[in-house]
This record gives sequence, structure tokens and C-alpha cells, in this order.
Amino acid sequence: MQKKYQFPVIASDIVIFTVDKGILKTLLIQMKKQPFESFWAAPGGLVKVNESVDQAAARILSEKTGLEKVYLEQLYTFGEIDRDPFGRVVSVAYFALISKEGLSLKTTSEYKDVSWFDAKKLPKLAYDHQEIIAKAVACLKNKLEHSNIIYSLLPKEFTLSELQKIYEIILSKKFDKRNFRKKILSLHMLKKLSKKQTGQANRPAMLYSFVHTSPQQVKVI
Amino acid sequence: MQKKYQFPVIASDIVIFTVDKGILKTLLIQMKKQPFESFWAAPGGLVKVNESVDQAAARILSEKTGLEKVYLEQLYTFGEIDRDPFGRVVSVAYFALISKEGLSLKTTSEYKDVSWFDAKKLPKLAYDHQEIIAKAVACLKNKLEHSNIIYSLLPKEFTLSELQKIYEIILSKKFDKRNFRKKILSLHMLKKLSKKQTGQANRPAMLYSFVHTSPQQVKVI
DNA sequence: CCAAAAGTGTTATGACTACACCCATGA
DNA sequence: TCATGGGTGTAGTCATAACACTTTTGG
Repeated sequence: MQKKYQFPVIASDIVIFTVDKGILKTLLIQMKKQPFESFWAAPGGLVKVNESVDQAAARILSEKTGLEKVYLEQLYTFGEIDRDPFGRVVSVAYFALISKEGLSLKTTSEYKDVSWFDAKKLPKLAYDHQEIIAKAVACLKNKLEHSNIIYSLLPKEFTLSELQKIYEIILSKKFDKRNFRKKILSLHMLKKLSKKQTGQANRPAMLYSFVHTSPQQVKVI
Repeated sequence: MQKKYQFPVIASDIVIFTVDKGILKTLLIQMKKQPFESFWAAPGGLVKVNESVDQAAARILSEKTGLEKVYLEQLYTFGEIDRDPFGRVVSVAYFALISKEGLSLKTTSEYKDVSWFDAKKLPKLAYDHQEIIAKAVACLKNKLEHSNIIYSLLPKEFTLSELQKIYEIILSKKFDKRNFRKKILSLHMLKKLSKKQTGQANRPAMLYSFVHTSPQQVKVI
């Protein structure tokens, strides 16, 4: 088993993030095989010879969530010799951001279970996935401060309070409402729609949307 | 030749930087084999089954420069299908920073030549090495602004003007001498030595050294 | 004494922080 | 009319940017 592969093999693992009920969550699958039986792990798979590593990551993401065209970025490559007891596997890790709206999880027979976990309270993880997810969370925080990618965690139309709440959840930090609005509006990333929120028992908020829904470098917070 | 490998193979390429004579330089090797005969490339090699990817990068660096214990950081993994005409090779790229002091290059028979090039005026490069080096330069600029790793490009003792010059060369930007000194000294990264420069036809400068010569996150410039 | 780089302070401007009250709606 | 979150401005502080002359040395 130790020498299953004569050369290192390339896999890809995907840390999938969403924000749901005020919590940053990540999608994990529960394993069946020893020595990681019942341990959880980020979804992953081998890179095939006829697909690029990016394509492999997108395929794995699509297999687990059914989603195409979501934000997907390479994170880091994990290449320690003993990271996988089944053989010599180098993993090119990615992270994905999705807006959780009526997303159905595909539990295949390959795994015991699939579920969302609070990214800050993880269960026992297989392989070096503890390290991978920690790095993904750190990278996500950093990206949120230096780019506009938060758009991929929000619905098309949203209020400034919803936007602020997502920054606060991920960065574990509170912002002053007035200062936050001043800052975020000065960046011209958002356009104000001529619509208001409906159906809640208080003053309805103005809705906004992103001017660009493609990744851009911006000093945000 | 196209199907030399049945699975993707893992290689590592190292972009080695130094600053010499006021220029940011990178070490390239000149290839012998078709279709890249006489093209230049960043040094690289396959990752062996009994070494980690980090170890492979350090080994390749050491084989080309004879140096151990230099600053070496993973950059990005390049995994396009057709990036290497010899077969399916995924490359985990690294970049290294060295202080060029009496460094002897090992030209092996494997290559036509080994030489330093201005990182902003590169010759025809093999594979996707144009892209790899461009990404390495961008990453280096970013790192210089957010960490103390510039220590690895300087000798143990240096003047503030030498330090400023390295920032200016890499960031392609001039700084005001007074503001630069105020800023850099306020970070407490440097200690003033009780020595002065000797042997030049002008007022001798005070020498400084770094307090820490290990990578640290700092907002520098 | 001349050439060359070292060293040094002040002022103006822009960015960030802290902070409290009135508004619009549904129940 | 009450509860709930929406929406708004100002003043103080801090970091950054602009700017020019004197000092020390070797030749």
C-alpha cells in the first residue's frame, strides 16, 4: 500500500466556503476507508492526464456541489512525503466561494456523509486537511481585504448591512456602520439600485449590486 | 514523446533573484534539446518520490547555485496540459532570494549555458517560463511591501541608502530619503551598528543590520 | 577646496476613528 | 405606538507626502 505509486501523484483538494446563518462554513465529506474511517476531509480527487489542474479542481467542485462558474482560486500545493498514508500524493489545494442558495449536496456512495461545518469549529480531519483549511481561511481573510471577491458570497442584490455582516463574520471584527458605508461607497464597487428590500418589520433598506462581478484588486478594509 | 508519462508528473522550477549593479536579476539556464534549443529557462527538475516538494526545490536550488539555507518560497503551481511538449508535467514553482557575493555558477553539461539576466529584459524563454517569472516578479514586489524578506538580498551590514536602493530597484519607484528613513526606522526592523562605512570618497554612512533574519509579516512601504 | 553621498525637521494634506440621533416600516 | 433595523455628519487624530540645506569624508 505504501508503494502504490512509483512517482508522486497529483491530486487536488477544494476548500469550499459559504456564509450561512451568520457563520462561515466549509463543505466536508466523511470518509469510509481506514485509517481515516469517519474522519472528515475537504473534497478532492486525482488530476487526470488529459485535464489541467485548474480543470480538475473545477470538475471536483462540480461533482460535489453541482456548481459551475463559481469563484475558484489556487491556494497552495501541499507536498510533504507522508501527508497521505495511501501513497505519495501531492495536493494542489484550491478554495471556492459560493453563495448558498438552494444548494443541494450530492452524497455519493463513495462517502459516508457530506455536510457543512463552521470553519472555526472543525471535526477531526483526515490527512493534512487541518492545515489546508487553516491556510484557506487565512487566504480568504486576506483576499477579502484586498479584492472585491466578496461578490461571490452574496446574492445579486443585497443591502449594505448584509455586506457589512459578511465582512464581520469572516474577518471576526466589528465595523462602525457609518465608517463602513463611507469606505465601501468611496470605492465605487457598488451601484445603488432603485429598489428597496421588502417584507421585514422595519424600515426597508436600499438594495445594491456589484458594478463588476469579476475579480479585481482593491484595498477594501 | 507526447505520451512519455501515463500520469501527470511533478516538477519544480525555481526563479532565483538577486540584485546586482542596480538591477534585479534572475538566473536562467540555456537549453540544448529541441524544440527549445538555445531558449532560456528557469532551473528546474522532477520531484522524486522520496523527497517532499519543498525538499526538491531546495535540492534544485542547491544544484544550480551551491547555496543552502536561502530564502525559498512556494509561488504557484502551473498545471496546463500543454505547458511542456515532452509530456504532461505539472510544475510547482518557487522563488529564491540570494545576496550575490562571490557566487559561482555551476554550468553542467546538461545545459548550454547558465547566466544572470535582467528580470525586466528577458530573452526567449522555454515552456511557460515567461508567465512563471512574471508571476514571481509580481509576488516579490508584493512581499517586499508586506514583509521583511528584503534582508535576504542584503549583506549582513549595510547602509540605509543601500537598503533604499534595493526597494527602488525592485518596486521601480523612487522614495524620498527623509520619509524613507523615518518609515523604515519606525518599524524597528533594523539595528544601528556603531560602525561606519569605509573607503569611499564622501561622508561615510552608518551601518545597520536586521534585528531578525527570519521572515516576518510587516507593512513596510 | 571640491565632489559626492550622508544626514536631518517641519508643514500640509488626506485617511481613519469615534461617536448619537432621527427615519420608515410592519405588527 | 412600539420595536426593529436603516440611514446620516462632524471633529480629532494619525499617517503620508512634499520639500532644501548642512555635514563629513577622500582626493
